Amino acid sequence: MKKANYISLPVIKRLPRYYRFLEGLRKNGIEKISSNELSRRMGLTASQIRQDLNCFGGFGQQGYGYNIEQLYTEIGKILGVDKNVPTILIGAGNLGRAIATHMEFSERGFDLIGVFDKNEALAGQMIKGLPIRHISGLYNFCRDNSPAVAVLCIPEENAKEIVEQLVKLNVKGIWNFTHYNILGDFPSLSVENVHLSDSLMTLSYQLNNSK
Amino acid sequence: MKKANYISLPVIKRLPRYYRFLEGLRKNGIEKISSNELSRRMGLTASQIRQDLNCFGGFGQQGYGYNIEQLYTEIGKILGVDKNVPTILIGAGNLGRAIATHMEFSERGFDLIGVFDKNEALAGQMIKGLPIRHISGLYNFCRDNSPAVAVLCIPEENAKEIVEQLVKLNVKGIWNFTHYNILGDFPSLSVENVHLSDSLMTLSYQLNNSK
DNA sequence: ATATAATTGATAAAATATTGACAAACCGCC
DNA sequence: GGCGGTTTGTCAATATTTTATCAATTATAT
Repeated sequence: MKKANYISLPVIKRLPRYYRFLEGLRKNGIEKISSNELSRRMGLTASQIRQDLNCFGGFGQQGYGYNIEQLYTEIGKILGVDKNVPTILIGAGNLGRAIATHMEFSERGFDLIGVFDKNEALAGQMIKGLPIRHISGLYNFCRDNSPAVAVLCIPEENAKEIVEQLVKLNVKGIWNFTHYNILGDFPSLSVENVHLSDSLMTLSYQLNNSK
Repeated sequence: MKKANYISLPVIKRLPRYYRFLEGLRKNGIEKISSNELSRRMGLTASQIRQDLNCFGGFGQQGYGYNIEQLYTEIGKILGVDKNVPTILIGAGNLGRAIATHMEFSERGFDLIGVFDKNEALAGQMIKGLPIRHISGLYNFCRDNSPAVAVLCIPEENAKEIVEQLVKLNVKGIWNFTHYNILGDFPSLSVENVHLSDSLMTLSYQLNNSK
């Protein structure tokens, strides 16, 4: 049933969207759906959906379609949202605080256990039930709590140093909101970039070039 | 020199990254760069860079490379960051406030002129020098100020109604932080989605599937 | 002034991603 | 229990994107 082969990046990037869609259908109490109906709702082709899902195994049934509850659970497992990966936030400025309070980390497989900032004045302030710690305590905290993921919401100029430190401290994944370019220097590190200003400039281009 | 043809989405999505990189080189006082050197720094192939840039015209010179100042300016024009598109923010919760204060709208071609929220209690509070207005004032504000873009930082359940209202009010672009799926219902509308939880789940997948 | 090295822009080739088509399997009705 | 209609999983075809190659052009050193 499973085909633990290489999965292409475009497919991986679509999985979370399937997951969210199924989440919605599930909440509405819908039991099954065909690739055709799903394609109509999501604005994709049915062929693509079937091809994507088949990378991971045959979740559907001919003449019936896909069972939503089952498919939702399966994709969740594939994405690892059932995990509880210990996670720290670095940078408690406007953006960092918003990410901490806004994101449902636990529903996506993460467990936010620490918040750090280099600004002494913030130390002690609470975010989502966690105290902001001064960045100087990062080493000891990581030694004691072994976070596997760090969310980076700091200015670009501090990013290089922090990333090197985090890698040494055995952090395996970075959710990177900075502009700093984490290249292939760290082969064992997973990086997911969120470049908000790139997204904004893309919108700008689209605006200026729509018919 | 210009080739005002169709530009593929992958190319468009890379433009902002080129722009940011050139911004950095420029600040460091570097005058010229070859596609080869740039490729090394950005982690792309030189061939791709040359091909991408050539979609818009021959900015380089054989034996020399690209003049950074000129290329920076040209890509800026292509992206439209020299514009000042009047923009409103809808939703002044954690995320909305962070986006308003954190993003350099004016450096990316936008001008934030209004902030709205449905929470009466927030009304009057200031963000980035702008008062939070109650959403009921949206119609009049748009009539008087004609914003062309809206940043959407509201719960998914309110999104459909707001989008329809915005389109009627002649808004042409949406920077969408909600999970609401703006499909092809509005052909004249440009939409750029920022799905943070998709990004987070992608990281989760990568973590669970790295060698 | 000329030769050499560097580098682009363009074209061709290769790799990757998406879509179409259809046999096989299954549902559900009669 | 069989039959018509539905829908998947898979394979082949098409479309798109990326990479490699190279002639033409220019910079730079001597």
